[in-house]
Amino acid sequence: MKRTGSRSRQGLHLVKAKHACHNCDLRHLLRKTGIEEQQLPDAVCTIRCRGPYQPGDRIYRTGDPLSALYAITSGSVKTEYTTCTGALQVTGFYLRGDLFGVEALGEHSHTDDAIALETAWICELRTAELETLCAKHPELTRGLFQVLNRRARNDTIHQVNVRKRTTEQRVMGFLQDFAERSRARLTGVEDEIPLPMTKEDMASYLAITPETLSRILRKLDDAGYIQTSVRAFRLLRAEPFPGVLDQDAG
Amino acid sequence: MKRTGSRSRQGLHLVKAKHACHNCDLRHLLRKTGIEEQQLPDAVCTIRCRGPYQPGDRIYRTGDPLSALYAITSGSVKTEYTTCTGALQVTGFYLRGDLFGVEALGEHSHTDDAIALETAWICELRTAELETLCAKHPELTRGLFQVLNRRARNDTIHQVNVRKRTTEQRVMGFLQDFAERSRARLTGVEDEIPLPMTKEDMASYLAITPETLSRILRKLDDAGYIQTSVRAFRLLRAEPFPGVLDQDAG
DNA sequence: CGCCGTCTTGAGTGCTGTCAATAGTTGTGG
DNA sequence: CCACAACTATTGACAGCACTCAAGACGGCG
Repeated sequence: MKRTGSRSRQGLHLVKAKHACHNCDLRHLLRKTGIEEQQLPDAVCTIRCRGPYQPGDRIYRTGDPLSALYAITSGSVKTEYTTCTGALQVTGFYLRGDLFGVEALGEHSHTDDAIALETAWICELRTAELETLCAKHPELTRGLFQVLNRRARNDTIHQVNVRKRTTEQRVMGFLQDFAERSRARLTGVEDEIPLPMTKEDMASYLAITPETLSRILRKLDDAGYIQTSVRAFRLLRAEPFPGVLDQDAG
Repeated sequence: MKRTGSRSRQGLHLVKAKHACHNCDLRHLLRKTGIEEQQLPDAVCTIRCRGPYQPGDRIYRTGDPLSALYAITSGSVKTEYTTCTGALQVTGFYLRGDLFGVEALGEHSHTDDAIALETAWICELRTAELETLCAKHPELTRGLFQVLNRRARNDTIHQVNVRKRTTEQRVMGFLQDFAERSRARLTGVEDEIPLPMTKEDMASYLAITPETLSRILRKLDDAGYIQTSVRAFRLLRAEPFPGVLDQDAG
């Protein structure tokens, strides 16, 4: 049994220092939707920044009324889906600048949990105001469609990967993708990429057991594709792991 | 090698008899987005009906510029995603009244193929006009968000199922879902539910091989859960197939 | 220093993919 | 109406891979 959220303080810290937050996160948020900041001068007033969320704290829970979209100022977050039988499935990892919570757009309540992995600061864009903004700025609507569809497409590709790729390739692909996303946020040229999630979370996301993940990481390490550390890794090769099995019809 | 699309005539038949089409499909289209018909009187002029598409005909292809959303007047459609290596993955089956083509919303071109399974008539809602409509009617925007997210959620659940459920449960679940969707469209109380797709398509969608699907269908039949026919089946039980393996933490 | 959670490693089993052959179905043409 | 061909579906034998169960190593924290 996990004691996640034991030191929970979520939502209690409404930060007043808006400027830094806006300058940082509004850009991120809007970059995600493909529009320029100056196109939405009135969007600033809809942003609120919350934190700090401690590891294990929930930003929102399944069933919570949908009140906002979220963007990460600092830290990292995972989203979890709970099946009807109570089993958990990690559905995504989010880093600084990432948008999450969009899974509930169009619905009245959230359908998954968002849990901080590292100490995190989160920006909110309230949905009530979002709707008004969308009506005013069609580009925002289009941008949100894009975010939703990109995510759905990742799911689809993810799903395809389960079948058409070996597990080694899936793990390698995940690490490459994660490295790319991390690098875009890292300051220096550090090639050591931290992994904020546990191996268990990572395994859940990849739809394998922690044991298998451990074995495969070792295999990839032995093969010289990566270098594993405690809670980090180095990417030594950019090409996919060999052993392709999907060379059928086109 | 399949000769699909050999008798292709897609897009050549622009139907002028709009009334029947509108009365039928606009309702469906809007029901999907959760808004009432009379709220969008001007939507009528944006609808065009095309057909007939023969089995194997493509309604759109990967890379085609996004020009419309589609709703099915009659017949059935599958969508296929092509991986970078050329392998195919069926990503969805659509019946009368279903909306498809939303995968490209927010993008400039389609990312999958839509292929008719049975002779089909398709209604188009052109995206150029859709944007204007969305700005005018926030409910439409919300409705489309809902459609997108429901789909994404299905993908997520689908993905969860790959890991947390036995293959028997996945197949049974698919049949139950398909039966429900079909029944909503059937006129009588026929319990024989037609399957418009091949077993190969179905297997691809379920991320298994046709051989495994065949074995599992037989198993479900033997167990008295379903009754398989050539291109149809009967659902004998509504409960999930036993053998759950996800009774962990909650 | 000792506890506990995370991670790793090992042995054995079961399920699904692969390969291959057969049976059934559909559509075409004589 | 029948016969043939092409496609689709089924069934069997075998092997590989990931899951399960179980034990041990590592690391953080009190």
